[in-house]
Order: sequence, then structure tokens, then C-alpha cells
Amino acid sequence: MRALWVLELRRCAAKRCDKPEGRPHMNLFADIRAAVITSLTAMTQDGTLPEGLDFANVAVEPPRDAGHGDMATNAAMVLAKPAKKKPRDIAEALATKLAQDPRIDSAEVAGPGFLNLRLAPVVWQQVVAGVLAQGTGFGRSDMGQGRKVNVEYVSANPTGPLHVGHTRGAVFGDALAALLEYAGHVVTREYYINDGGGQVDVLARSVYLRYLEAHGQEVAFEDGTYPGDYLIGAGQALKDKVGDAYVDQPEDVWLAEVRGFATDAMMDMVRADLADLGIKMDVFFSEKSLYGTGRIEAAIEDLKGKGLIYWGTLPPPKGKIPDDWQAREQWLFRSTQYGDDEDRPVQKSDGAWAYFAPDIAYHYDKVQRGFDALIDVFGADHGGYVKRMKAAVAALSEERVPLEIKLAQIVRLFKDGEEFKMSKRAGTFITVQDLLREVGKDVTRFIMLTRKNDAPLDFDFSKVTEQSKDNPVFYVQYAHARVMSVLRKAQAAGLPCTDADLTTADLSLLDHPAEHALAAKLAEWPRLVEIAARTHEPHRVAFYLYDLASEFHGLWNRGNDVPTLRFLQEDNPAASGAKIALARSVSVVISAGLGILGVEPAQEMR
RNA sequence: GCACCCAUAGCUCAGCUGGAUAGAGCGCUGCCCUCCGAAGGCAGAGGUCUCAGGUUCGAAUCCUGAUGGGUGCGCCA
Repeated sequence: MRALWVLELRRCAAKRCDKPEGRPHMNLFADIRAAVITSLTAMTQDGTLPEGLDFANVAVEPPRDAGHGDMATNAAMVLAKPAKKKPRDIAEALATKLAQDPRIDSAEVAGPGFLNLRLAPVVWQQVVAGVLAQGTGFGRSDMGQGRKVNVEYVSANPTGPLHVGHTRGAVFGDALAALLEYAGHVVTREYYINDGGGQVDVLARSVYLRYLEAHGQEVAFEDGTYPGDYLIGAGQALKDKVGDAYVDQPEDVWLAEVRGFATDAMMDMVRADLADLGIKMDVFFSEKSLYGTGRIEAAIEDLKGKGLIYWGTLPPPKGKIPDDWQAREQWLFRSTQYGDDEDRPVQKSDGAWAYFAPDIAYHYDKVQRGFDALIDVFGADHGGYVKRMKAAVAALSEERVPLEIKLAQIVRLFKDGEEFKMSKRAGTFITVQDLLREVGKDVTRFIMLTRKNDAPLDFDFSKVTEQSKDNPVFYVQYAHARVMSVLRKAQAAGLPCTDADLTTADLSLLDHPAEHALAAKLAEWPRLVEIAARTHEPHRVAFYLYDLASEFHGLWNRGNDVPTLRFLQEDNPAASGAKIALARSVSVVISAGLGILGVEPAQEMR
């Protein structure tokens, strides 16, 4: 198992080398902010502002109200106090300086000291040109500086197929990984296989029962075994492999063997489920590989060496005390030293490691592999585990490697507005395969990403497949499909349609404010990527795509009333070229965004 | 009892490092379209950002407390 993941790691390192380095990127907001800073520096030099001001809080943002212009800066308000000047005085001086920039048409002081900027049309033309030149690399950022980040997600127990409960964390983690990669990090996608604990024995016994069943025996699934149908295949496969060798044999004959056989079979299912969800892990890390190899002991030793492991007694739990609770001396990790509420046991009373111990060793391994940052995606029911895990990583890495734990909240399933309760016992749990069969990969992924990870999500089977504006997946896909349709029609009409044609289009013909507004939305993309990556919130990408699609559909609809706003002008190839270039840019950015979410852009709607 | 997460329009939710008159979709009201640039369009009404303090030029956003909801709380993983 260990050999396997070392191999996977190498492949991942090789992949890294193929990555294009130093891709061009463009962030209009960063460019204009740089112009603002340059002007402020000039003002320092000519005495308008005092020396030594900190410009870190100076921001250039899209204004909330489009009527305020294209961009706004808070520079005057932020600097007023340290500069001991009135905000409006600073703003006016800054406006004079900025007005000299050819990209800036006007700079107006407004409100308490905002400076509203209107940009020259040429700027929007450059945005479109930039998208066409860079393709889906437009928006790629180098903010990650090549830092190595490990994202661990899914990590479902290998006791059955993935179900909807796992899906959200899976999709979230995968999108976060892609987002960080797009923002200049080197990302390792990783899955921790919990194949070391007692539940693997339960799995093995359950498969054994199915094995006996395959041999024609009547079996009963008692408490402590998994009755699910999904093990029938594994039982049959075991029969095919070993024949009747284990029939009516005591556990010590077959348990170890069946354990390995069963987890392998389950992981095959899990891998297939992941593949169908569009998820490709770089590393599968086996918990079992930590046992009997001294690796858990090494991690615990490391903590012991730091004085963080001690033999002691935990105070009784607050609130209701379990009936069988009694004070017990045991090995404890001093997690309180790193912000946990109480110290945590690393060993069970029977002397075996508690679940926490191999997990410490696992994270120790991650730290030693040299990651600059770790991210774990857990289900919300693991919230109580967060502090101790963070404490462990802080201790093991001497606070060099930050661990962030993202909790994926629950998904509530609905059908026609009625909640569908899942129950393992009643056999009514929805697997990933059910979900994919019903609504498909793209819808599943997109909808799962239309909420913040820490907010519960309602998933209505009937609504998410609806082809209407109410359905955000459809709405975004439709925008992309419309562009594709424009390109097909352009080709048929002999108008510019290839990216090569469009690069040479005269973009100065994009002179309508509605077209500028759409280009302005495109210009927000690189900025949004950085915000989403910094906050680790891929849902922002989904919302941005919805906004962009909305802006695009709006322009499309205006073409109904204003024929000169239509993308295809049959009698005017030059204007068509410019407009098609704009449309094409929209599809490129949608494509890039959907790529991060792991959703295929639609070529046409049917 | 303690910890973590959440609370924004009738409903479901966005809201960037604290920034201007708090946004979107649904629903509601009115108008338009009957169109293959199909799978609607435009406009309008609708808010004590749960409550109370605090920080400051400025708070939905940060801090403290309260209320309401979710999750978890040695020997499950």
C-alpha cells in the first residue's frame, strides 16, 4: 500500500513539471490599483501627502452601483487620517493625477471621499483582446507562487459505495483543488482510506456472509454486519477467487485475508464512483499502512519529544455523563496547548491506538512531505474533531504548516418539493450512482457548489433538471451554448468565427455601453479568482458565472429590440467580428469557470 | 453544561480587506412578446441585515453579550 502511494506521488511530481510556467495574466483591477499607487507615490514626492504612508488598505473595486462608474477607490478615506488631511482634498488631488492616465476617462469625487473612475473604451477592448489571446488561461493567477498545498477530501470509509452524503465534500474539495491550482498553487489531491479500524472487520464479516450465501447457505445479517446488497458481488468474487476454502472455517483462518479482499473491492467501487464524478485523486493514502511499520509510534514519539504526550486522567465530560464512564489513566496529547478545549487520548483502553493516533501519523507524514499548507475537507459531523487535528499539525510542524479544515454541511434531498429522508436501515440511501443516473455529473457538481460549504444545501431532483431560468446550471450552460450557436451561424454565413479570425477583429467597433458592461464583467474574472482562492470558497465561481451569464443573456435580449446589438450583422462583417469576439470571450471565461467547477460546457441545448 | 457553525425580502440564498441608497432568483403586481435571436422580456412593490451594546470618518461585515436553529462532546471511524 505504501509502495503504491509513493509511486502515485512520483507521477504527481512529474505532472507538475508539465505545467506551463509564467502564463500571462491580466487583472484590470490590479493594474488600475497600481496606477493609483503610482499617483499616490507621486503625491508623496511633490508634498501633497506626507512621507511614510501605508498604502496596503487602498482598494480598487467595482462599485456596487453601476451608475458610479467602472471602478472606485477608497484611497482618500483610508489615507485621510494618517495624512491628517480631508478625504475630499486627497481625492481631488488624486483625481487630477489619475486623469492623465490614458486608460481613465474621468475621475470624480463622490460621497464621503470615494473616487469614481470611468475607464476609456479602449480598456474594454483590451479586455476582450486579452481573453482571446489567453484563452481559458485568462484569469489564471500567480498568487499561489507555486506553494505546495495538500487537499484531502472524500476519505469515505471503504465499507460501501459513495452516497450523496459524501458527494458534497467530494465536489467541494475537488473544485477547491482546481481553484487553488488555477490561482498558482501546486496542488495534491488526496484521499485517506480508513482501512485500519474495527469497521473493516465488520465489512469483512459481512462479505464473508455474502460468500457463504454464494455457496448456497442461508445467512442472517445480525447487528454489527452490513446487510446492503452492494456486498453480494464481493461475496461472489471471493467465491470465484478461493472456492470453498473458507466455508465453515473459523474467523482466524479467513478474517485477515477477507479484510484485504473486501477493502480492495470497496475501494474499486469508490474509485469508480469518483471517476464518474469527474474526480481524479493524486494519492490514496492507506491508514493500514501506518500500522506495524512504526510510523504511528514515530509521530507519537515526535510529540513526546516536545513534551506534548503524557500519562494522565481526563476530567469527566461536562453535561450528561455516560453510564459506563470511569476515570482512567491513559496516554494523552496536550492539545490544549494549541487551543483545544481538553487534552485528547491517543490510545484506547485495550491498548490499541485510538482513531486519532493514526490520523496524527498521517498528518505528520503530510508535514514531512513538505507541503506549505494543508486543507482537510470533512463532513459537518466531524466538527468536534477540528481543534485537535489543528493542534496536532501545529505541534508536529512547530506551527510552520497551517491546516485549514473545511466542513461540508449536509445535503437535504427533495423530490417535487418533498423531503426525501435517507435511511441505511430502510435501504433508502441514495448512492452517487443513483444521483448521477438521475441528474448527471454536471448538474450534481454545479448545484453542490451553489452554496457556501458551511451552509446546508437543499437539492431538489425535479428542479435541478428543469430547463428554465430558475435553474442556474441550465442558465449558465445556455449562455455558453448560445455563443457556440453564434459561432456556428457565423461560420455558415461566412463571417469571422475562428479564434484566429477574431483576434484580428477591430474591437474599437464595440462602442455600445451594454457591450462595455459585458466586457467589464469579464474583467472581474481574474479578480474573482483571487478572492475565491484566498477565501477557499469555490461557490463564488458558480455565482460569478451566473452573473456573467445573466449579463450576456441581457445583451442578447436587447438584440431583439436593438438590431445593432445582435452578435451577427450579416451586412457588416467588421462589426460582426468585434461582436462575435465579445461573445467568444464570454464562452471562454464560462469555460474556464466551469472547468474549475468540473462541469463540461454545453455546445448546444437539447 | 461546553465547543464549533449558522441567522439578510413572504421563500431559497449572494454580499469582496469594513465603504456609498443592502442585491439576485422564486413568488406577488402591472405592461410587452406569440417571436426559432425558442426553452420569455421589461418594470414595480417588498428590509429594524434576529436583538442589545461596543470599536470608527463609516458596520450585514470586526468585538462582547443575549435569543433562536444545526452539529459534536473518552475506549466509533
